[in-house]
Amino acid sequence: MARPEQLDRVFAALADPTRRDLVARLAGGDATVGELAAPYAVSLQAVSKHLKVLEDAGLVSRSRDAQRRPVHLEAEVFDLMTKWIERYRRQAEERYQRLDAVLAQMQDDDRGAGRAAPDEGAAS
Amino acid sequence: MARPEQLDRVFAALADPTRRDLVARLAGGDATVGELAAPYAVSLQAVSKHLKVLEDAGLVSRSRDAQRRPVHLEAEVFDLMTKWIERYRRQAEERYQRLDAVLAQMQDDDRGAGRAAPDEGAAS
DNA sequence: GCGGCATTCAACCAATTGGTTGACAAACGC
DNA sequence: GCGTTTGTCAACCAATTGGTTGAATGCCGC
Repeated sequence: MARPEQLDRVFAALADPTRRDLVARLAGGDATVGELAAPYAVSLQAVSKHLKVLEDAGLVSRSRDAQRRPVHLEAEVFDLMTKWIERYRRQAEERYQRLDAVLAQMQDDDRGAGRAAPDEGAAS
Repeated sequence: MARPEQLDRVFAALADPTRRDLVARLAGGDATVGELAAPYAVSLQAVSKHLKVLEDAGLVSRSRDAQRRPVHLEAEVFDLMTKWIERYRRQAEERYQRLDAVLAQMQDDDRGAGRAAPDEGAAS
């Protein structure tokens, strides 16, 4: 169920460089909040907040191990983004190729009269 | 190459559902600001602002045609995101498979002897 | 060159965001 | 139990964001 709400959160979550870095590091393996926070100049609470944003986006999950809360990257959500991106990129590319064909065609029957089709638009 | 700044802007730009919708519609072909704004309940200026955000992210470009400013989708920027996403997804997946292998190995050791392919060599 | 169309700029407002510090909670180690 | 470690919750602050309305700007048609 790819509801736009989650896509909102996923994109928003990755718009922050610190959070992207967290994801990058988590791709190498699970880690605790403390471990994750260590390299940054900000407070532990700030990192905890970032992790909450990532969690709400479904990008990470947290379990419990004694007093630690190991953070785990949930890679499936990436597919949601990739699908969205690829869908429109493909569509744009196909359109581009059709346009190319149209231009070639126009050059072809250059003297055939007719207007230089501004083509009907996307306006529904 | 690695301009995190642009990645910031691209992800942030797509975090808004209105802007994602604009991109989706632009994938079907160029359009003017007025055409783009029509379906939404918000003011034209608001849409113009959204387009500026998309433009700053490098996702669209605007040319000039009389008093219109046709908006064009720049699909290449998608690659930037896709690369980033795929990189870490792959890394996470590889790690996951290694973990699987380790767990299988442990189970194997558990009953004392022999090595068997967990589910046939899926290493990489 | 004047009026109208398409778009942007400017000022403003409410809500959200990323950061802070301080207090609290849960699970050891002893 | 008692203190320590690990992490979250709460209140607050400055900056940013998405929206508004009203005033430019740029270009066409006449």
